[in-house]
Amino acid sequence: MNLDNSGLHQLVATKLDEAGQMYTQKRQKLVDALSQAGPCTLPELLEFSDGIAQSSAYRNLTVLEEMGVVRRLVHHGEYGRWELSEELTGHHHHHLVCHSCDVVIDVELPTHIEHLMDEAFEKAAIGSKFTVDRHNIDIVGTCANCQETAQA
Amino acid sequence: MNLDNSGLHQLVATKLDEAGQMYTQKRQKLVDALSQAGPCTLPELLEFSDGIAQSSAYRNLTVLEEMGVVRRLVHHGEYGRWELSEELTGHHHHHLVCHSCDVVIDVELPTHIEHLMDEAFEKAAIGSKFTVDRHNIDIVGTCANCQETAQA
DNA sequence: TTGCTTGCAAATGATTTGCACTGCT
DNA sequence: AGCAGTGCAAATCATTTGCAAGCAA
Repeated sequence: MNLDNSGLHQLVATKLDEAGQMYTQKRQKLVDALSQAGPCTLPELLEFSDGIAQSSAYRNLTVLEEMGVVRRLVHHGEYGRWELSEELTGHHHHHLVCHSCDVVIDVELPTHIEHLMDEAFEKAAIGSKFTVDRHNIDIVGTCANCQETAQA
Repeated sequence: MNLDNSGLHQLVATKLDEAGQMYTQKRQKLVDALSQAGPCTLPELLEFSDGIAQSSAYRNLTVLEEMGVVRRLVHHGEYGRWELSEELTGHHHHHLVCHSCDVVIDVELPTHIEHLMDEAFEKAAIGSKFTVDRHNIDIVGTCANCQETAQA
């Protein structure tokens, strides 16, 4: 179950080091889990990177978020979700969100669509004198798993 | 501070009646507040439609949500937000979200952009065998108020 | 009277925090 | 030694729920 995460870890290590933060084994485990499983809830993270106390996981995720390594997502499920930041991965993406099981899957959109949207969002924001920084898009529906379950 | 909400109330009344639900004065107050103030947190709703107990507000909002009258939004602030459902208002819209004060403002996008996005989302979902129902877009940035405050 | 609505107070549960301890440096 | 990271247990706080009263059909 090992991909090549050395480059990723290198990046994170540098980032944390520059900010005077340690890249401990627990933090590495969290980053590993996120890089392999995509957006995760806390229980999922505890399972994947086993041996971490709940409070330590929350604390480490908070640190990693402040360092720009991870981002916290919030949807309708009971738990928040965490993912590697776009700043870190370099991939701008959006989310498929299943309204049945709350799973979240990453998707990328064609660049020209992103451009069109950015323009449209800028224009839409003018009327409210709102300065746009970024956009989050949730494509809400039913995941493959829940479709099967429903017809069974 | 009164707009013409009679049409709105008529709609809601019918909807609730058909489902065997009462359209009580408290529920009307909540609908009034939402129709005038846009997406509101619970404390905001308690202030606007004063005289409602916290627990009653939550319970009524839950009923109204099940009836398709309101929708619950979830962002990063401490409170959830409630808004009138698109099904009720007939206006598909998205949200400007201020990452400084967490305020949420409605915006509509041009129809042709919505079409382009829908197509793109459908295509993006195919790879994950995901059935798309709808999309939520948050345009994140800084609201007019917070821009002023920042430069002051 | 019967059942839904309401308010108060208590419970719930994800997340946060206090504190004592372990382990780098 | 000194300071950051960790686990456990306790606290926090938005939201939910139990229960006794109020109100409409």
